Amino acid sequence: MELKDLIRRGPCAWEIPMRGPMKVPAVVYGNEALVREMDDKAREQAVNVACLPGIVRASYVMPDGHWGYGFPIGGVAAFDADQGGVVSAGGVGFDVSCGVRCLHTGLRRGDVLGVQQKLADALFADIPAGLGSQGAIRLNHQEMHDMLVGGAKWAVRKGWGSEADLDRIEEGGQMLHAKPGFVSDLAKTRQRPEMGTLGSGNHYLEVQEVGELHDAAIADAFGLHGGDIVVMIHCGSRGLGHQIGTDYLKRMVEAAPSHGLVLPDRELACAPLRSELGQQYLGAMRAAINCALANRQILTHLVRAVFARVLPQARLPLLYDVSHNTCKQEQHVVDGRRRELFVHRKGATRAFGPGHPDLPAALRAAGQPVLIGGSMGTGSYVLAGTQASEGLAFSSACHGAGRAMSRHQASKNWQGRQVVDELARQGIFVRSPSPRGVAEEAPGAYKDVAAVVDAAEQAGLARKVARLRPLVCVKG
DNA sequence: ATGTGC
Repeated sequence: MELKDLIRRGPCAWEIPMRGPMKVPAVVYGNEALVREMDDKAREQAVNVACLPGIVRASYVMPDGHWGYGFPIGGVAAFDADQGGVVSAGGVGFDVSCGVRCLHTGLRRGDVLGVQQKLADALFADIPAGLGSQGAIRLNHQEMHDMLVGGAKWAVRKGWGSEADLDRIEEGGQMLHAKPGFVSDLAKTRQRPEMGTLGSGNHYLEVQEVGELHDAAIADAFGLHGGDIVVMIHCGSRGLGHQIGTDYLKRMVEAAPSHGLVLPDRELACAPLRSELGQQYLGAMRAAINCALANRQILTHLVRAVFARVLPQARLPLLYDVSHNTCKQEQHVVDGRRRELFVHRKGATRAFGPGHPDLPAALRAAGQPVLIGGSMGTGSYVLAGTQASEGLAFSSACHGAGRAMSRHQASKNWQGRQVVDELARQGIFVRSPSPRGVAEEAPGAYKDVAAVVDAAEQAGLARKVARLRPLVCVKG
């Protein structure tokens, strides 16, 4: 986007002022280079979001923002039900509750370097990955219902993980007010064989080494030290979330006239929070959040089983699990008044600051771990939420590097095999069922994650804690 | 993201 069309509000904050039908301004976070590189479509989409009824304060774009379906990826928007606010299926995204989980291992770099290939092969053998991948678990009707209501709590009850895990998951591992009755039979049928699977696209499971520490005190509070080995899992609600997105998008488009909504873009389909359809979507979306939490919990169990065989001295407690595609009811202070808002984060990570009551006691003083999944070769980051983020973006930060080019372009620029070989030379062992998928996810197809998190920190959205370097990657 | 789609 053109910088001259934006008003600079800080070193990493840019405002698109209110114009025409906009109800609030749009605010884009990023340094000059990142904002200049952002697609004009992302700008147009942030402006469209700013036109929706009941939007509060501003439509935000995170530093890794880019063009998405309806809302930009990296978009944050909060709505007030009392002011005609809406909920949007495109504002959550198709991969409902896609998110990142980080596990400690108790291992050090030296424990893993000799067995990297063995570990890569074992993880690849036991973690179902790729498009249409199926797991060993088949849920019957009652189990599907219980999973959609219980989330990771249900998974732990079934033996996949421990009670201690739940404290380190958003919502204690269970999203309340989920309504499986508003999830279509097709969505449930699609999900039946997909529990405990990674999926495809940018989803992955990595064994990583803690590299540079940016804030040693917070890193210590998070239990991270240079040379520690961690496992990062990035995936979501698979076919179920996708089908819910598809189902409700269609229904929201059809119902828009009856709700008196004139949509600037069909992809922005939404429904008033105070409507039957809006409430049904919220119930279904919360069920999809539980599906994603249960899925990451089962994957955690599979990972622990692999480590028990390959590196039996490892112990894998959960550091944190956070989603970056959700709409959540939260209280935020706006103009000095505490208000109940519905915050859409699409490709944006919740980032509660120090002292927030929803954080686990052991992490509360340090702030929420904000887990940033980078691309395969470039590494990932752990950030911490700040107090300032609430006023800047309803306690949100970036979620990853963000694509720099389309999948199509990337698949023309690279071959999967080449990418795997090049990364192996750098000591990063990739296993994937899809060479084409690897090409589409080539490190060069992404923006520089370091620049993204630097901008997030400079904007005040979160604080850098540690950089993580990949050693093993199972790619969907 | 996704049994890549009307």
